[in-house]
Amino acid sequence: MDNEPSEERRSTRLRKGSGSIGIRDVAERAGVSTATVSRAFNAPKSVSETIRRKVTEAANALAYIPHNAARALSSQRSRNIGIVIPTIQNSIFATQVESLQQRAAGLGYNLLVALAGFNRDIEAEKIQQLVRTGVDGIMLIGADHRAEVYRLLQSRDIAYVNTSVFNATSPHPNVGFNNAEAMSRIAKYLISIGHLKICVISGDVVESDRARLRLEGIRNAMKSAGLPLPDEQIRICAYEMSASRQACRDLLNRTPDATAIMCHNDVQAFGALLELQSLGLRVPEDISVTGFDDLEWARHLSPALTTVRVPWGKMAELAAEVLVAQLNGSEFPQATLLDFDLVVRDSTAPPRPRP
Amino acid sequence: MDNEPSEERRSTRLRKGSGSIGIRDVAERAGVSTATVSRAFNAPKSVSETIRRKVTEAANALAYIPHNAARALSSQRSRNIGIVIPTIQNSIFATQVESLQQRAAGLGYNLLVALAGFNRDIEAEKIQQLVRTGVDGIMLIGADHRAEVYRLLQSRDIAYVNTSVFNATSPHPNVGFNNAEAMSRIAKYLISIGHLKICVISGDVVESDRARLRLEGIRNAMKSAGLPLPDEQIRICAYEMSASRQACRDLLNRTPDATAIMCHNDVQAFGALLELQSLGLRVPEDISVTGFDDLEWARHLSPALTTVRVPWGKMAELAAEVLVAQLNGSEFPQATLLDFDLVVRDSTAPPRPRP
DNA sequence: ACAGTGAATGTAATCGGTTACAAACTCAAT
DNA sequence: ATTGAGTTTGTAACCGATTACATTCACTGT
Repeated sequence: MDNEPSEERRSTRLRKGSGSIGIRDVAERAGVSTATVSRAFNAPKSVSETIRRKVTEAANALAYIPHNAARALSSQRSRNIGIVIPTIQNSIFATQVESLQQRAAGLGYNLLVALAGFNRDIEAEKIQQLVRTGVDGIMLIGADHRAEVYRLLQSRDIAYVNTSVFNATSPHPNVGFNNAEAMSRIAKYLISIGHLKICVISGDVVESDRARLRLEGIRNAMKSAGLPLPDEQIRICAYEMSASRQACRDLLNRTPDATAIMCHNDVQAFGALLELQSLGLRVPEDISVTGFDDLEWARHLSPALTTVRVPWGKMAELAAEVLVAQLNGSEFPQATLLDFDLVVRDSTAPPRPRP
Repeated sequence: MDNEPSEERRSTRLRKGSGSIGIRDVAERAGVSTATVSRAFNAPKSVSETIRRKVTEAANALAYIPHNAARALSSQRSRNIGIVIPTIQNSIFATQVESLQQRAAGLGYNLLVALAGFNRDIEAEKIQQLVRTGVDGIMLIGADHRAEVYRLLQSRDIAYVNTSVFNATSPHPNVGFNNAEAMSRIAKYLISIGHLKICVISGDVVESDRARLRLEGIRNAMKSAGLPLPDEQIRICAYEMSASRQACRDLLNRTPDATAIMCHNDVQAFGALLELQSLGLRVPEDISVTGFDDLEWARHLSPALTTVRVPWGKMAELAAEVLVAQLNGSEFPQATLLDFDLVVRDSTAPPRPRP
C-alpha cells in the first residue's frame, strides 16, 4: 500500500515551493550528491569529466537556475559590485558604467549603480548604502573620499579601487592617469603656438580632486613659461551648458584680451563655444577653446574641438579586474597608469597678431 | 569546573565569524527574540512601542547591518530590481536610470542595470541574466519583446513594466506616452506653417516599436493633409552623429527640394544640423529641422532645436511604483498615459517662398 | 600484496535572516 | 471569575546553496 520512496518524495515536495528547482533536484537526477553538483559548477576541474557531463545535462534538462541569495549566504559573497559616480548624464561616466558592467558580467559579477552628485558627503552615504546591500567591491571615482569611507571599506573587508587619478604611492588601489600632466599638455601646446593670456573654466576644486589636479597642471605650465595666471582669469563652474556659458561671459568681461579659454571638460567647452558664437566671436580666429574627454560629438562640432582623449572604457575594465583580483585573493597592480592623447582640432590656433 | 553558560557562549562564538553582528546579537542585547527584532524592522506596527525602541537602540549600539542575502533567501525576495535599456549613452536612458534608481532606493530596492543595444535578442539574453541573478522586477523599454521573455517573466512570477509606449489595451503593465501622436503633432505643425516636402530620419523600425510608432505618426499626419511620403524621403539610421549626418546628406541628394527634416530624436537632429551647416545650408531659412526628447543642449544649439519634451524621469519613477506595487500585491494602474509637449524653437520656420 | 598518496565523492553543518505556529498576555463582555 | 477575541512575543523550522571533514577509490612504489 505504502512505500518508503513515496514518503520521501512527499517530504521533498514540502521543502520546495511549487515550481522552483533546486540543487537537490539536479543532484537526484544526476545520481550524485548536492556537494558534487555545487562543485561541478564552481570548481569544474575538481570533478570527473563523466560526472560533470551528467550534472550539466541534468541541470539543463531541469532548467536549473542557481538561487543567488542562497549562494551568497553560504559563500558569504554576493557577487555584486558597485560603482559610485557623480552623475550618469555625463558620457564619460556612462561609458565607465557600461564598460564596468560588461567586464564585471564577464567575470561573474553584477553591477549596482549609485549616484552621488559631485558631493563627498552624499558619496559617503551612497557607499554606505552599497555596503549595506552587501556588495563585494566598489569602484570609486577619484581618490578624495571621506576618511570614514576608507575605514568602512577596510573594516568590512570590501574590495575597492579608485579611478581617474593615478597615484603611484597611494595606499589605495587605483587605476587612472595623470590629470595634471594631461591638462599641462594642453596648456603647453597653447603656449607653444603663442598664447599668453589664457582663461580657465574649471570644475569645483573643493569637491573634486580631478578639478584640482587639472587646474594645477595649468598653473604649472603657465609658471614654467613665466606667464601669470591671476584668479580673475579662472572661473569655477558646474558641468552644465548654462553655467559654463555664464562663466565664459564673465571671463571675457574681466579679461577681454584673452586669446584662449581652457575648459575642465568637453561639456563646458561646448558651452563656451556656444556663448562665444552668440557673442559674435569666432573660434579659433578670435579666440581658442579647449576641452577634455573627447566625447563623441567633440569632433563633429564646428569648429571641431581640441581636447584630450582618455581611455575611460578601458579604465573601468581594468578597475573591474582589480576588484575581482582582490576578491579572489590574486595578485593585482596597486596602481595602474593609463595614457592619454592630446587631440588637436580646429578650435585652437595661434592668436591673432595684436596691433 | 565547567558551567553550561560558557558552553553555550562558545557555541555562539563558533556560529558567527569574527566581526559580523547578527540579528541574534541584537535580540540578545535587546532582551527579545530574533523574531521580534525582525518584526521591529520589517513590520514596525506589529511590535509594541517600547520594544521597538529597545530593538533599534540595541541595533544602533551594535552597528547592526542586516545581511541582505540571508534576508533574500528566507523571504524569497531579493529587493533588487533591474532595468534593461539599449544604451546608457543617450541621455534619455540615463535619466530613466537615474530616476528609477532614486525612486527604487526610496522604496527599499536596489537597481541593476543591463545594456542590450538596440537588439531584441540581446535584450532577451540580458533579461534572462537578470532573472538568473534573482531580481524581483524589471523595467523594460518599449513593449516589443520576444515572446519567451514574457513567458519567462510570467512563469517565474517576476514583476515587470513596459515603458515609453502607452497601450491602454495591452495585457502588459505599461507607462508611457503616445509616440505616434507626439510625432504626428510635430508633422502637423510643420504642415501648418507651409511645409509640403518633408524628409524623415527614422530609427530602426524593425527593432524598435517606438521608431515604428513615430514614423507611423508622421505618415498619418501627411496622409490626412493629402501629402505624399515616398520611401526615398525616409532614411533609417542609427542614433549616432555620423550616421545621421550621412543620412541627412543622402536625403538631400535624392530630395534636394525638401524644406524640412524630421528626426527620430535630438541626437539625430543635432547631426542633421551639423551636416546642413557644413553643406552651407541655413536652418531654418533654407530648411527646417526637428528633434525629439528635448535633451539639455537642445535649447542651447543655434538654432535652438524644435522638439518634443517627454517626462522621462517621471515615467521611470512611475514605473518603479508600478513594480513595487506588483511586488507588494497592491493595486496598480495597468496602463499610465503621460503627457508630452511640443517645444517650438528656432530650427523651424515657414519654408522660403519658391520662385 | 600492501601501505601510502592524491583525487573524487558524500554527509551534514552552516550561512543569517523570516515566518508559521504556538504561547502568553490584555481587556472587554458576560 | 470566566470566556473569547485580539494583540504581542517566542520557538524553531526553513530558505537553497557551500564547504569542512570524512570516506571511498585508484594507483604507485616497494
